[in-house]
Amino acid sequence: MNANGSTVNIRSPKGGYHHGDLRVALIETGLRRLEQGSAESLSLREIARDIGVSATAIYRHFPDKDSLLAALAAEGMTKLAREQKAAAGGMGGKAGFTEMGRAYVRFAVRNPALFRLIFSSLPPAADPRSANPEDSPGWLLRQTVTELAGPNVTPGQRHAAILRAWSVVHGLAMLILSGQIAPKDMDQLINEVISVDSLKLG
Amino acid sequence: MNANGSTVNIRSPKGGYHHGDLRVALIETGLRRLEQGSAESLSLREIARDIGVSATAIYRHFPDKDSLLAALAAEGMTKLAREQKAAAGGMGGKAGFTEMGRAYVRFAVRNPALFRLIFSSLPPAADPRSANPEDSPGWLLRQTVTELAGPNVTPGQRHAAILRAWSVVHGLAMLILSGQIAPKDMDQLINEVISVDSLKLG
DNA sequence: TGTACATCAGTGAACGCGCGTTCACTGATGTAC
DNA sequence: TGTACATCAGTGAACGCGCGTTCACTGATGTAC
Repeated sequence: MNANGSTVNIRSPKGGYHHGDLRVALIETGLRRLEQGSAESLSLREIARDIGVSATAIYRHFPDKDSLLAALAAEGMTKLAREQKAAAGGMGGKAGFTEMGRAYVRFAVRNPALFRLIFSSLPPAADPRSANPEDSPGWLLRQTVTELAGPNVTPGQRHAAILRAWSVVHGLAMLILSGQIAPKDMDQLINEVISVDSLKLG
Repeated sequence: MNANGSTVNIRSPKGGYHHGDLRVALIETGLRRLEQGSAESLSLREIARDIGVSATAIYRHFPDKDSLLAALAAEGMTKLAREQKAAAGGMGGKAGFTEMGRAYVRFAVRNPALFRLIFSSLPPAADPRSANPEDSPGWLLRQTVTELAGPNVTPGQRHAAILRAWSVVHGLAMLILSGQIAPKDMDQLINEVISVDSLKLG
């Protein structure tokens, strides 16, 4: 039983350890902690305490704090990409794109600290782009915009359209997170702002 | 002489203090420090050391660290607003808008830590919106977009256009800062992405 | 099946650290008489 | 012009803090013979 009243079962019934269990628990607990506070205020000792394990046990799984943070960021990316994909669902075209943008902003609003962590620049060793490209938040967006743009478009135009689409979605999310835009009527807001007009080429 | 080799002259020739001098020095030094590291790694003692003053002297001018950070953020906002205004210059319409967006992104790239600080949500006491609205980064943008939109537009459409314009500019800046977009050919990049198409109404 | 041994994920004490903040203080300044 | 005094921006020692990380260790697991 840890501070949350929940139990993370590291030990197997026989008293031994399942390989990898603690690693998983560290990431899960880290993510849970990020729901309540910023990444800057996250501490290794806090996570260990939460799991009910000594702080030094962490070093069996991550060489240092930055590595754990990088793992959390990577996990966040995967989650974000998964939610985008799920939101776009079978839909293609404009509807699919709008749903994807909505999912992006919704993810940011629901997981502000995690979202910020994902997009805080980390040391190059933790470079997210070295991971599976499909799990990158930009990937699905690229695909969708490319599809929307159609074939009669120069690579330069396509590139610009992708950047514009990503920028508007990312900027909206960030402005909401920083309190510059009130998040009321969010779905409506997103509809207006992520209007497909902003995809216009040229 | 401080650690930088430069001298911040707090003491007047007669050995006394000019009222307000230290406050100004604290903010200037804080801003200079933000050119080299993130706001999270900024410490009061470091700033004091830099000026050549005891750390506790700070408490004559700011009740706590958050207040200093809030003052730095406010100063950053003013700077950003000023640069936007200067960039738009006499220009109106589309050209003025593009120049303003360029200035916004350029500011972010040149002052990443300060830019992030400005848009990190601070405690409500430090709410930037309570300051002079002209010094808010959104203000000039609102004006320009409103002008661009013209009179034949509903308030809702105008609002959406403003949010869209701000989002695209802010998102582009943030994506560059987080290393998701390489900042090469930045002016060209900005031109493509901040194309006035993204202002389209409705 | 039983024994010897390497492995390795854990433990807990300890480290040095710089931090924000408090405290009682000092000493120059400006003012009232 | 001289004296007494309130003001207040500084000082420096000290506080408690939680942190990341190191270290030598333990003890259960799985494997080789």
